[in-house]
This record gives sequence, C-alpha cells and structure tokens, in this order.
Amino acid sequence: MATPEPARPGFVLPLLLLAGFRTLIDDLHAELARQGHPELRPLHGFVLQAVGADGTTATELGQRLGISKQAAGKTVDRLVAVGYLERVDDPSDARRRLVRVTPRGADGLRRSAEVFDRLRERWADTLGADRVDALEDDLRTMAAANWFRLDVPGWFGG
Amino acid sequence: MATPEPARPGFVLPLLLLAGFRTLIDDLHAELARQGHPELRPLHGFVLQAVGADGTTATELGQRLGISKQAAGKTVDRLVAVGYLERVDDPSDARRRLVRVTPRGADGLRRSAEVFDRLRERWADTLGADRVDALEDDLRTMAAANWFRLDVPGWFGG
DNA sequence: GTACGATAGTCAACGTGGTTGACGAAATAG
DNA sequence: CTATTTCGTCAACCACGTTGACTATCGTAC
Repeated sequence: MATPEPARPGFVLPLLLLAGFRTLIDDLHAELARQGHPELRPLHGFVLQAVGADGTTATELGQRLGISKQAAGKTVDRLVAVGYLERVDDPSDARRRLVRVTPRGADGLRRSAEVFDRLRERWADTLGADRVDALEDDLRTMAAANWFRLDVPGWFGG
Repeated sequence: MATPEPARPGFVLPLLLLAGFRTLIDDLHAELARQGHPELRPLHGFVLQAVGADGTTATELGQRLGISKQAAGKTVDRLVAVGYLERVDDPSDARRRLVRVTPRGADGLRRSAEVFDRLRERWADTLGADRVDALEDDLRTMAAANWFRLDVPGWFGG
C-alpha cells in the first residue's frame, strides 16, 4: 500500500476544476439571461467566439473547435435559428457559405466578455488578485495542450 | 469604457479551468485504457463513484447526480452492458432494483483513485505542493455550491 | 477546353446523454 | 380495503457528436 488515504486525495482536484468552470459559466448565463439573452447556451458563447468578427465557414469552424464539419454545421444551424449567426454566400466561391455573427450575436459576445471580466474581479476580490493570477498561471502550465477544444458534450459523454 | 482591454481578460479563467479538468480526465483515461479499462468513459467513473460500495437504486442515483431517474437508468443500462454495474432485485421491496458495482467496476474505481492521486502528485511536483493545495482551497471557496452535479453533457450542450 | 482531384456543404443513419409525460406494479397510509 | 406514493420503464423528443456517401464547385494539369 503505497499511499493509504492521502490527505489530499487526487480525485477532488478535477471535481473542483469542473465545479469552478461550472460556477463561472452558470453565473455568466444567469446574468446573460437577465440582460436579454436567455437562449444562449454554454456552448454557444464559445462557438460565437470561434466564429469571430471576420466570419468563417462551417468547415473551418469545425477545425477551430476540434469537431467535424458536420457537427459544426449543425451547431451553426441552431445558432442561426435563434438569431446569433447568419449564413451568406461567398461571392468568390460558390461552394462556401460564410458564417457571420449577427448584431444580436455580437451583443451577446460583448456582454459575455464584460460579465466574465466582472466575474474574474469577483474572484480577485474574494481570493486576492495574486491568487487568481497564480491560479491561471498554474493551469496554463499544466494544461498547455488542451487549450481550445470545445467538443465537451461528446468528449465527456461519448 | 470602463475596462478597455484588461490585462487579464476574464474569459480565459473558465477556459483554463476546463482545460485543467480535461487534461486530468484525459490523462486518467489514457492510463486506465492501458490498465485494461478502455471502455470506461469520463462520465462512467463519476457514476461508479456515485453508486458507491453499498449500491443504490436508479432513482437515488439520479438524485445524487442531479439528473432524472430515467437518465440515470439509461446510464446504468450502458454500464451494465460493459460489465461495470449489475442490477439485482431487492428482496425487501419488489419495486426496487438495486444497482451494484461489479468486481470489474470496483477494479476500475480503485485504479482511478490511484491514477488521480498520481496525477495530483505530478501537479505538485511541477507547481509545488503548496500551490496545488492553494488551488484546491481557492476553488473550494469559489465553487462551494456546484460540488457534485454530473449532468455535464446536457448542461453544457442543452 | 476538358478531365480530374481536392474542397465545401449537406443528407442520412447512428450513438450517447439529457428531458418530459405516461403508466403498471408494489409499498404504504388511512 | 382503498387511496396515495414511489420505483422502474417505455416512448417520444432534443442537443451534440460521429462516420459515410453524395453533389456542386474550384483549381490544376494536360
């Protein structure tokens, strides 16, 4: 028995990371719902972010998100349906359909950034700014690779 | 313009928390696959943990996991199919079907705990034990509430 | 200028995980 | 004994992911 009952069992660390993530995302969406964006799901903000100001194609979006072009296309469909994205034909290439953030989408994106900033300030108020900085630095050290993969539902489930 | 371009934008914090979580879970399952448990999905470990040594019912499992009894039942079905859980009739109540961890499930659970401990040690080696302790403490402070809700796919997607 | 390979998007089928609603069987309360 | 509650399951549905196949278009090579 190498380590019988460690004082800090390893399994709590992932749970705390998940709980921290979830707390931030839940707080964000509670606030977004209050500000007129109740349809925005956790995934959607990341997708909007990945589309970016310049727009993309479904295929490229899939590559950015680490998912298939088909999955990206379906997600775009849903965001188009709720008015956050739009598709326009690319005049220079009839195969491509540009995906662009609508004004409403841009509004949601801007508010998301603001709320995230405010939430981080709240963490800094409670924990101390240095602790939050250290937390980010440490996570950056340990999680270098998986920096932007958003296939969470399929990954976790599977 | 209250905060134009903050030095530490708020939106990276959740991404880092997610990336940290994901790194740990991916490392865990890579190791579990090596140790003879390739079928175990990220969700499954948490479900096994929630079933516990004494067993439960699907309804109670749903409550523990924060999902419906139907969803819990389906997940149990899948874990039964891969041999990690079993259902037995409750002799004292013909409505209930006890869900129990099989020996194979217990093996997976034991190995998971070991791997998580080892991964935490790796973090402590890289960051310093005090930093990891502080990270956990800080997260416990900020994420007190959502301590154990595992409806991740549905929550994140939705 | 035509033929061909690569690329963009879509359709279809499927798996996993979640939801709600309805229902039968069994326990429990009156 | 009847009424209510509880457990489990079935059925239908949605969100998100996958792979495979197919069309249309682009670009290149001949």
